[in-house]
Amino acid sequence: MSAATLPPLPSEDAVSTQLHRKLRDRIIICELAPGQRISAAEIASSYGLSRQLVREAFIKLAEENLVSVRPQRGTFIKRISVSAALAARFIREAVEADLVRKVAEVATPKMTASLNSQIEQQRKTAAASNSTEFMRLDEVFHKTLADYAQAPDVFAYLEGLNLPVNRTRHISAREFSPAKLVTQHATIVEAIQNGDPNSADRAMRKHLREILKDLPQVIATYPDFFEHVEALDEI
Amino acid sequence: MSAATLPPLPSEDAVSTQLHRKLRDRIIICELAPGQRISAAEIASSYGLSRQLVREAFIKLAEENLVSVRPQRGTFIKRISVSAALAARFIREAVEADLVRKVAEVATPKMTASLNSQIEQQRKTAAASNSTEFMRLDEVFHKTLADYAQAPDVFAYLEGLNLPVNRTRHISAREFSPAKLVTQHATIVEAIQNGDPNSADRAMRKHLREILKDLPQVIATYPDFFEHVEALDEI
DNA sequence: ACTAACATACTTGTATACTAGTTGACAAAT
DNA sequence: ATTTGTCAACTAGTATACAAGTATGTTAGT
Repeated sequence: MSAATLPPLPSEDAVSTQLHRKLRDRIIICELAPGQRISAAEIASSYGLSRQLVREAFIKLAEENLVSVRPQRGTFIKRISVSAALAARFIREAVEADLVRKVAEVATPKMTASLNSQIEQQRKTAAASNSTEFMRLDEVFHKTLADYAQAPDVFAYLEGLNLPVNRTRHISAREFSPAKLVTQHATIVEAIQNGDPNSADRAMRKHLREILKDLPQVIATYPDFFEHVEALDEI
Repeated sequence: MSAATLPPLPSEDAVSTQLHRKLRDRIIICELAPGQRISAAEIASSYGLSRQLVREAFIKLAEENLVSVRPQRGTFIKRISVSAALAARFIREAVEADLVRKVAEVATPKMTASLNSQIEQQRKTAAASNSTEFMRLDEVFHKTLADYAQAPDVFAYLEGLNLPVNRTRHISAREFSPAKLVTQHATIVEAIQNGDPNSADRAMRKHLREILKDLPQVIATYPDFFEHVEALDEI
């Protein structure tokens, strides 16, 4: 028949899926603010799509706990749950401690060499104050450890878990000091190199406990972005 | 208009949500077999609903990795991912070991009394060979530990994680021997009672490693229910 | 000025129609 | 017998229409 209009690339995702990703990113970087109401109709017209597509994207977002759809009321960007962030940190600490412990047991010289070269790169990036690139390197580092522990799927799980943590990260304009994190990474690698699981475990836990260190300050500055907070002293 | 048909209870969840839960349960108990193709139109007519509702339920199932929606082809029940099950077990072990360690540090006599009474109940249920009730008690036990560790949200996360594990459990007709599990629970509680985090940690890990013990046998019996398996020896 | 009833403009939930692509069967041509 | 083309019956993706509940602003009545 007519090849007049370009055939839509068949490999592309459904529009509804693309929209979901787009909205999720806007939520994570807090362009769509926690607590804010978002209108399906409005988004539909702004993107030039039907409301049904927006609705389906909303369903996916709701499944990720990023929005709350309230029938006949509206759809709202969920405030960040402090307890969810704390739970995520707890889980991540337990899991990554076990991962790095395993790595320390099986590490080969090739692995430690690769880790050390990553550290070197991190040091350079930290010195250059390139914080977004550093965040990427940080993620690569932790993923590498999961791979070396022969548990790549575990890392995939942890990623989904990190949503609330990442949201707070994007709120706090000031970036955590990368230099300190590099030092901590180096300590972890050193323990791995020595084949010392206990030290690696300890170092990883200490490292991960830094993640939410500036959370109280962020909450104080943007209280409306967070769910009702009970016990802040646990952080 | 017509109030001929029963008015849907207004306080109830949206139909789409109810359908999602129903279908999820049918998938978990493998009434809908892995690999099987399910037709949205067929389900819609069998439940007397519109296809759109089924579609939205499918979206939620896809988000949980229980089905795979392939445009213009069909929707299929996902085969069980062995690596996902292994990752889930790894995470659960790491997390629950930390949880029980914390419990051992803060446990009060009231807590240990409650745990011991649970053990007693488990013993009775195991003796009566009431396996479904036992599975419920088992879940309560682990949830109680999370509560005592002041980390209820952590348990909620673990539940979602357990989907692939639970599916294999429902396949294996033969139930794991509950008596052994009760003994292991008792060992854990004993360590808590003694305020011995290290023993509690060890006992919990040993306990959780039993979970997937019959997985190789299940895979051998129902190979079509699982994704391509590479290394079974890791189990 | 204040309250209460009501009209209106929202919101999401649901059903249906339509589009476009895949699959498989079957017939025709080689 | 094998290949090729066509067609019919699916599939999911998308758009639109309607239903039903909620919030809000306005107006009538006191």
